[in-house]
Amino acid sequence: MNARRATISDVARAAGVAASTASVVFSGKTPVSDATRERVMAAAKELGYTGPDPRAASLRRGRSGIVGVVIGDRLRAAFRDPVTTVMLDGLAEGVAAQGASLLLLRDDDTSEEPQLQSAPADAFVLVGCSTRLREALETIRGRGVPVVVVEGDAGEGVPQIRLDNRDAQAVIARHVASLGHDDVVLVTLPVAEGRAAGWIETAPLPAIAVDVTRDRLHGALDVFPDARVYASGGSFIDQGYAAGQAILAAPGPRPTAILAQSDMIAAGIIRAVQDAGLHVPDDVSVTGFDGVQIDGVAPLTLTTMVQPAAEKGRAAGVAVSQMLAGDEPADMLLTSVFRPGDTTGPAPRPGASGPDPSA
Amino acid sequence: MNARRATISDVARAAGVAASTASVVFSGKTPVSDATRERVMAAAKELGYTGPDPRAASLRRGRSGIVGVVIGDRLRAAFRDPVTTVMLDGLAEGVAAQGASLLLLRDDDTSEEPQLQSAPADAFVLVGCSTRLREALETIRGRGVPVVVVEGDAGEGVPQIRLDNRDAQAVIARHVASLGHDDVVLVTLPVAEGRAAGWIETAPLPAIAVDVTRDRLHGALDVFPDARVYASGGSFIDQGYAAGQAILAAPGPRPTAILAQSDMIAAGIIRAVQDAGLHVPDDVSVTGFDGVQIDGVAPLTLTTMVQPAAEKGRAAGVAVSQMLAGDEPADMLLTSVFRPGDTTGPAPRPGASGPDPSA
DNA sequence: TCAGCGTACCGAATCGATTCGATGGCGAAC
DNA sequence: GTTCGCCATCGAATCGATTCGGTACGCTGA
Repeated sequence: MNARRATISDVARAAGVAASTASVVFSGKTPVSDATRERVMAAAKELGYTGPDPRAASLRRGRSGIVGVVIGDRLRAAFRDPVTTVMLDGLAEGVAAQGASLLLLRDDDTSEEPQLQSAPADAFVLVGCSTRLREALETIRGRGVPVVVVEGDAGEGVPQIRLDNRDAQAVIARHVASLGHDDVVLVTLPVAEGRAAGWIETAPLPAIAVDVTRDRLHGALDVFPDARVYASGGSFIDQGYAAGQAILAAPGPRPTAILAQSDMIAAGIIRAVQDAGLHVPDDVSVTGFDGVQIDGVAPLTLTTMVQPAAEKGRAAGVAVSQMLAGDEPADMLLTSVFRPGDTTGPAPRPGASGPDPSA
Repeated sequence: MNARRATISDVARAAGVAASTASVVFSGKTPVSDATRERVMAAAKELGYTGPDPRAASLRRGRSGIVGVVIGDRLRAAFRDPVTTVMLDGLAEGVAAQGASLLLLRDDDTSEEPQLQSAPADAFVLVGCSTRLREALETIRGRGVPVVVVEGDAGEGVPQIRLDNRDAQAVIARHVASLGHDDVVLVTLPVAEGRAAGWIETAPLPAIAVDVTRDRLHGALDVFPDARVYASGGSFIDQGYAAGQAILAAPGPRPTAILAQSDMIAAGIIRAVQDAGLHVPDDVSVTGFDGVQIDGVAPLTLTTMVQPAAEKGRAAGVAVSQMLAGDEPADMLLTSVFRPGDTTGPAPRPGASGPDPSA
């Protein structure tokens, strides 16, 4: 009814106490007698006051209880990526433990990113660290707000939550090598923002802006230095399918194994292989990375590296808490574990097209 | 270096102007001479001042530029649902148009939802309207903050963004009926929070707490009043698979068509049908709802109703803008369109197991 | 009886910016 | 030359809550 909403001073006046007393009734930071508490509560109810204005409280306290998370320019892309969503879920859980919630920010370059400037966040989490995100990072550091970076190198002073991408990719590559494969193709995540898919040179290896892509590629090249490399356009099944088609259509001998940098890509590749009338793993072995639930592969089980995606988010949440508490959290390196599946098998004998009968 | 960060007063003092003048230099709300602007900017740079503190600004303005979106208790569940993610993306786009961003809130009942109380949001968007969300709604309305509800009935005064669920489901049901089917099973979305899957009675129809489920069910029953109804436990492929298995294992004649309330469920059902050695659509026709990209169905194309999920989010964003501008936006009803696929076909003749040769 | 002490409450300062009416100066018009 | 009006700038009030040093009061112990 009233044009203006009641403030805590109104409540205090109605209850016959000082505003400071009414404040502690709500915050509970100082003991208050039961009688006073009740009077204040009654007055609040009477006036329709439901609690302190978060805006005023956050100004005074210097904390808003908000953690900004900067993801790609398009939320949908982040949402479509199962690893990101699981990570976000873990992050939400991590920051919720300290009573904070997540503010979704897109690093939209068109709008001059005023969001990053004007978002009342206590800290920020950057996911990935593309060139675009580096600008975001500058903006945030300029504000003097804590930042944590997940899966990306942000320079000194910014705690990182990283995965053992290189080692993990080497682990699965060695598994493939141990099965006798030596003619393999690597399919990477995008090498740069919005770059089209296609074969890339390995000698010399071009600069790769995306950390994850680079590290996993290096891990695979550690084992298969001569492998051909195809960069996919994104971590989606259809992109993997396209990559698979391109690889099978390429001149020269067909690879006996294809190592993808994500499960989604692997799923697409498997389908492309099957659609070409070939069998996985008898004709071609395929590996993934991430260990997420993918619907397109069944009844096969993808051989992959399972990364602790939720743990990644939770760790970021913890790091944020620590920074807000004034500590400087150490970098964190999470490890992936090998999960054998039935999409890898012994390398076929040259000329043979079925499973190796001697195996 | 300095313990305390510079404020706009510091900048103003350094530039030799009043704080109010420095303020307008940053906000641009009042013309300022170029000379003054430059002096202020120089002083700001000198002091490392990167712009007004969002907390203070939002207190004074009464706006924080934040729209809270309340989704399920578990972000992951919302993220796994393709319709929700697309809707969120549309919503993000809608609110970004007015310079706001999204604050993710879980309606966690365990923590007494202090987030809803203390989140500095200008408005809220509720997604779905389960019993749990009704409490959230009460909390928010108590704060006197605008609310918009997507896909749920929230009572008078709360603008709704709805889908023509009943009509749309009737449309696709009529399509199935026109193909000669009369023994159909309906598979619904969950009928209540955390309710286990299973057959439900239709005479009398039990109270269904979830609006979407109820409305779509009514639409199907409008066409097939005698259909059996199986409530799934969630809109996921594995839940659909389980539902499919349960339906095929049920005593009595096998239905010739199964109408699912979501594409995910439909995809699971299709796989269950195929795993049982049957063919879609020759033995069993299957329909979905939502029109999202599902990976598990290829090479088939699902017959479904395509709902404008992104548009739903965008409409919610627009409604929020209007409410913030003081208007009371009208409810909005979005319509789905029928998309024929090849998962529906003529009803098989009793006893025949292949496609109807006379068709 | 009075010093000593703990509890509950009060007042005032403060967080950092924005807004708006007031003011001063300067050019144009009569 | 004086007045009018406009534009840039200033000052003070304000947004709503929190915090902290201080005070009053009641109780215990010598």
